[in-house]
Formats: sequence, C-alpha cells, structure tokens
Amino acid sequence: MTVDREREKPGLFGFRLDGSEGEARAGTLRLPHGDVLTPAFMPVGTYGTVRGLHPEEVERAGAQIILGNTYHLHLRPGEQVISTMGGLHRFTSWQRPMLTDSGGFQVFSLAGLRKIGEDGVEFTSHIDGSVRTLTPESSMEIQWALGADVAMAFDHVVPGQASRELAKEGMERTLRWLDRCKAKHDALTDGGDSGDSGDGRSIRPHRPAVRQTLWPIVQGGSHDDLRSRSLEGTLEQGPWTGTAIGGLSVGEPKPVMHRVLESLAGALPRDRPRYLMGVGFPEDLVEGIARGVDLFDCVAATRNGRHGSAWTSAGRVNIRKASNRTDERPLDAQCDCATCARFSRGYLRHLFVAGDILGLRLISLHNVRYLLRIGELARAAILARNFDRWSHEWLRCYHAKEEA
RNA sequence: GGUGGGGUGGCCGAGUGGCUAAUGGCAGCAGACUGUAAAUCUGCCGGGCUUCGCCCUACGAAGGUUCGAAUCCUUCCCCCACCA
Repeated sequence: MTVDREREKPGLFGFRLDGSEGEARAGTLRLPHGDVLTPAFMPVGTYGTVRGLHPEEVERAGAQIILGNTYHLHLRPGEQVISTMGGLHRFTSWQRPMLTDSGGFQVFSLAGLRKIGEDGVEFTSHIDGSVRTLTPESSMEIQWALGADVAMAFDHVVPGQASRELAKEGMERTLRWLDRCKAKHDALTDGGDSGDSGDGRSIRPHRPAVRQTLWPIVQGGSHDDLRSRSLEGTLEQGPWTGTAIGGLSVGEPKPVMHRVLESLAGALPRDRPRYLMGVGFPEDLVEGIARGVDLFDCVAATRNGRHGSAWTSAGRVNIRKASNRTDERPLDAQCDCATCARFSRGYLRHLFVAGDILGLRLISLHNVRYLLRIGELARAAILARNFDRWSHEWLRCYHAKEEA
C-alpha cells in the first residue's frame, strides 16, 4: 500500500530544490500523500470541495494539492464527523496532498462577527448564531482531526492598511500563538500511534499521527521591519518544514506586497518551501515566483468563475457581456482546459444567462487550470533557466491587455 | 346585449389628488471580487443635455374639474369574468 511505502521513506516531509534562477525556484515538496512540483497553485476547497468541481476534474486540471478550512469544517460538518469518516482525505475522496488553513484568515474576514483576545477568538457562527471559540490549541486539535498533510498555525491577520501599531500587535500575537500551536501540535504528534491500518478499510476513528506537519505564518502588515522581526521570531521556534507568508493581498497596494516579498526573500530558508497565502491573480503568481515564492492559493479562480469572470491570454473576459452572444471562440484559444476544448463563449454566456450551474462549473474549471498552468510554465522556464525572459514577456503581454 | 372587474415605463406589478419620471421584481447594460458568510454584491436602466443639475414627453385615447391629476368627472377604444 501507498501508506506503507511512504512510511519506509526516510522522511514524510521534505523539499528538494530542482533548480533556480535569481530568486525564482523550482522544487519538489514531499508530503505523505504525494509530491508537489513547485511553483504550484493550490486550489481552495474551503468546505472540503473545490467549489463546483468534481475531484476528478481538479486532478485532471493538474492540481497537486488543495486546501481545506479549519473554521468552516469545524462549524459544518464538525471535525468529529470527518474524523469518524476516516479523515478529510477519505471523507472527500481526495487522495493527493491537502493543507488546512487554521481559521486565522477568518479572524480577518469575519471581523464583524468575532471578538479577539489573547487566548483566542470568539466567533458568532454565521450559520446558527452560536458562539464558537478558536484558540491556537483548538485549531491544532481540529486540524489534527481533519488530518491534512499540512496544518497551518493559527495567526492574527490584520488589514493591509492597518496602522503600524495594529500590525505589530497582530504580528507579536501571531508569534505568541505560534509557540502554543507548536506545543500543541508536538503533543498531538508525539501522543498517538499511526492509528491507520494502512489497508484503507479501517473504519476506526482517523488518527493521523505523525503524518502531518505544521507551518508557521509570517505577519507584520506592510512594515518591512515588522516582517523581518516576525520571520526572525518564527525561525527561532523552528525548524519548520515550510514557511508561510500571510497578511498580504488584504487591501495593500501591489508594490507593497512585492516589497515585502523582496525584503523577506533573503532571510527565508532556501531549503524549505515558501507559501504566499491567499495569493493570487495570474500576475501575482508570476510576480511572486520571481520573488522566491513556491506555493500559492486563492479563491478567485473559483469565485470569479462562479461570477462569470475568466482569465485568458487575451485579458479578462466577462462572459455575461452581450458581445459574447454569438462568439464561436473558446474562452482562450491557447488554453488546454476541458472547457476550452469544447465550449464556445456564446454557449458559456447562454449558460450564465440561463442560470445553469454548468456555466459556473466550466469557468471555475478554466480559471483553476489557468493558474495551475502558470505554475507549470514557470517551473519549466526556471528549469530551462529561461524564467527571467519568460516572466518579463508574460507580464508585458498581460499588462498590455489590461490596458486595452 | 347586460352586469362586474381591468388597461401604469421591454415584461410582471405597486401606487388612488401634491413628497411621482412614478415602490418592487424580472429582463437588459456595466463594474467589483486575492489563506470563500459570495451561483454574490454594486451602479445604470423614458428621451435629451453643459448629467451631484436642467429641459422635454409620460400611467389606453380625447376632453373636463383643480393652484396641482396615474389618481376625480365625461365620452370613446380595448381586455377579462359571469349572465343572457
């Protein structure tokens, strides 16, 4: 069985640098459920599903790893249910690697529904109004029960325009919480046996044991010195198998994001994957890769897809526009996705106007593929030591279209 | 032929004397969306202009009452229901 073979490997978690050019890197991330070739985009599956898409479609689009969300899965169906059902992989029938976000982003996105304190955060559930508490410890317990390959530290995300004072507070709290996350995660990791018979038939409660790693998150808002202190404090608590950069693309101007990435690039461990959380749009991936980022995730592919907005090599396409009514062309003639393989813009527009879910699905699928392909193209360019030229050309064309 | 009900902006449908160019909804047009409270949200949506304002034309048609009418009166046209 796969599981047993993986156990025999020297390590379940690893990262190998396959090539680099400037800051840009190509690598192989080893996780219990398989390898991830980087740079890579990770589709977001908040509720244990990449919204609207069949896991087979997500696989065929080239996704190597997807996300789940602690807060949302805790509210519904609850980690007990998922654990009883054999863990998130088995529950969702996704057998490739998975990563769960800690709920830290919800501290930011559900700002109107939560109260933050040193111990943790109190949320008023948007589902039934009940009060739910998330702490560094409970986030670890939930993620442990979910059993993704990678668990994320519970962090305090502040808005991009946050004052230095607020950004400092969030950053320092994130460091204190990281200490608690690590202690709790270590305890969980050391505490159990594998709990998994490995034959795939066990219906015992799922206990992921050592098959999960914890990644810390660097915060500090738009302030380079805070970012630097955050990274320093984070690495002191290591070693870690990966490092995440959070609190970007939350309202700050793009040049600020680029500057923060540049300021961190030199100090981030070279032999560990770097994950830029919540990013991004196509241009953000290219800009991020150029600044040393290996992993990305973003809801925009599926959300914008559901809203009828597609990324294409000719610029953004709003499929609902009247100009698409009798357009025979695919969304993007250069795209190799299943949507572009057989559907016209005119038909896709019709599906949106008619309100059929197929339209949402097809454009979501296209957008997911579009971002995954950027990772693949960038990787190939880096390995061919052609990334600098490729990325400049790509960005030049991209911005030309934006202005057209 | 009789009786009753009704005709409102592309469609449906509120409004029964001034705050009405006329609530809503749909359709239409455009925009937003970055670790998902989003198949969502926002703006425009009679015509024209120098468009945080002004001017025209408007609630089946014509005429009337009134300072003022989609709203009241008269006649006509059309639709629906029931009765002959």
